[in-house]
Amino acid sequence: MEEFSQWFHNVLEEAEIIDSRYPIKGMSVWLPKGFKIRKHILRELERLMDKDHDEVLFPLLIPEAELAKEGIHVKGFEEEVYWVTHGGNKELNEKLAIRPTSETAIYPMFALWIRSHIDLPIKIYQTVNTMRYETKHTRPLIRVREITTFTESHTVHEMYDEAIEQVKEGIAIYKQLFDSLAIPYLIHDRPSWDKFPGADYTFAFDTLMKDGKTLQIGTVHNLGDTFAKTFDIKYEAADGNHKHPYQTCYGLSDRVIASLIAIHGDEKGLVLPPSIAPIQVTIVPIIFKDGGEEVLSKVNEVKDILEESGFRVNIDNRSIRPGKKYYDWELNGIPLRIDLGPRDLQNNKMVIIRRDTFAKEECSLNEDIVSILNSYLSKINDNLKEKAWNFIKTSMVEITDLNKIEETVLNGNIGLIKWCGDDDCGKEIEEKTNLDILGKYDETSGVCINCKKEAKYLISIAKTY
RNA sequence: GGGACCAUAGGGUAGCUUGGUCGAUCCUUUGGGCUUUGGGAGCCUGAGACUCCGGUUCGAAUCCGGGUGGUCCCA
Repeated sequence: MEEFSQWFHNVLEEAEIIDSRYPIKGMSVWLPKGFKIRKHILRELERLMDKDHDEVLFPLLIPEAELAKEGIHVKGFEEEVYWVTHGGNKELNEKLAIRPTSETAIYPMFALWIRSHIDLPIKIYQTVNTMRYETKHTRPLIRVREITTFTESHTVHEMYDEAIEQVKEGIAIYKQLFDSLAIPYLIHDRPSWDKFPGADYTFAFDTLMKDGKTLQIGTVHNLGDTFAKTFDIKYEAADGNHKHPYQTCYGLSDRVIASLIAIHGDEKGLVLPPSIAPIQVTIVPIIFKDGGEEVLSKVNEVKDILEESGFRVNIDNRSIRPGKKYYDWELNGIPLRIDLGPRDLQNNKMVIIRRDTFAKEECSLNEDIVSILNSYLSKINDNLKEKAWNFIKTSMVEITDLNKIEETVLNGNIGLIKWCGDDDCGKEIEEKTNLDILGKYDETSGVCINCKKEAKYLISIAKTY
């Protein structure tokens, strides 16, 4: 495979996911094909979220005074905020921030909504765009100035324990989503210097790109009562006392789509997991001058049968040669292709081609094609999952010598090292190796790789996006 | 945050060093027509570009400055 970033850029363009030529740095246009993929992913996420959350929609703009309330939080974002300063030619009395994230938009409203412990818990989410003035190099879908698809959840609880549990629930939901997309992930307890600004602690999902850099694809934060205090969110407890509740928030972005494309794609283009493929099966009728009618009617028959069983099916009857169609559908990552021509019709069969392996098999038209195709789709899903997980698992290498970390990681691996848990020691490791600590992966014993004191955690270290 | 490089049809490129021969090359793309269709079809005939602003010059795709956008490396 050519260099990863070039491949990624090409596939986004050729498969018509987004058009990144929009003339503002870090902003792109979602094209119909990409948007359909986005829609199917969102649908799956919404299905999971709706079980225990309510969807809402907050405004895009945040008054300066609200944004500035939480000191640590604002510090984390101040360099990246876009400001609206004018209405027409008139300068505004108060600058308005375009949300870099929505805590400071939502929490003042929580303060109005919450009066009693009976109002709790609150669990809401919204899917919105957010803007961040990135100063580093932007990359389509990975580092952007407009995050177009930010699904953020915010919860409020009476007890701290409930917030702890909610963080676990958030993680569980994201696991289900990533599993259905066959995206492998490592869950890290982020080091204190890399947690969400204002949070007690942050868990992050990291996946691995083909160039050996990790990509953060989801985060779950326990906010404690920090924001409740700042925004004066209080409830009257059963005992009549007024208390600050505890909060969590968690979010996913365009990066989920980026990782989906990057992880499964190959030199022919996209490879989409069946669960979110806008089209799951495409049928290519092979038509000669004569006999086209019969082939088409058979193809339509097959399509109807499949559609009745819930498949997303397409017939490609464009008047171009079949070879061109094959390349097109492979580029678009459609999981299954069916070829059906006069020769097949004679033998009462069709040909099924898998996108993930290119395996070609014949299938009699007398058989139960619904269950046959269903089993193909689940095989494809299993295969994608297995390949992707293998890739990330085999990249994880335990390292015991500080001097060898950089070399090992730059070879495309995620390093696992033992760490004492001391912040200064951790930052020292990052400085010495020129890499990023992703966070705690597990507990361990032995000695810290850097300070040689007692080790508490097995942590991951990698080159990150 | 520091540095390097780049910008020519929708995409990829040649031309730039040494300004004029550019009415700008080739591949791909694309409109129309005919013949075709089991892995990117062929022929005919059309379409499509010098990133923007300023400067030097008789003359700028080519030289200089700046803006915008992009790529990469280092912190």
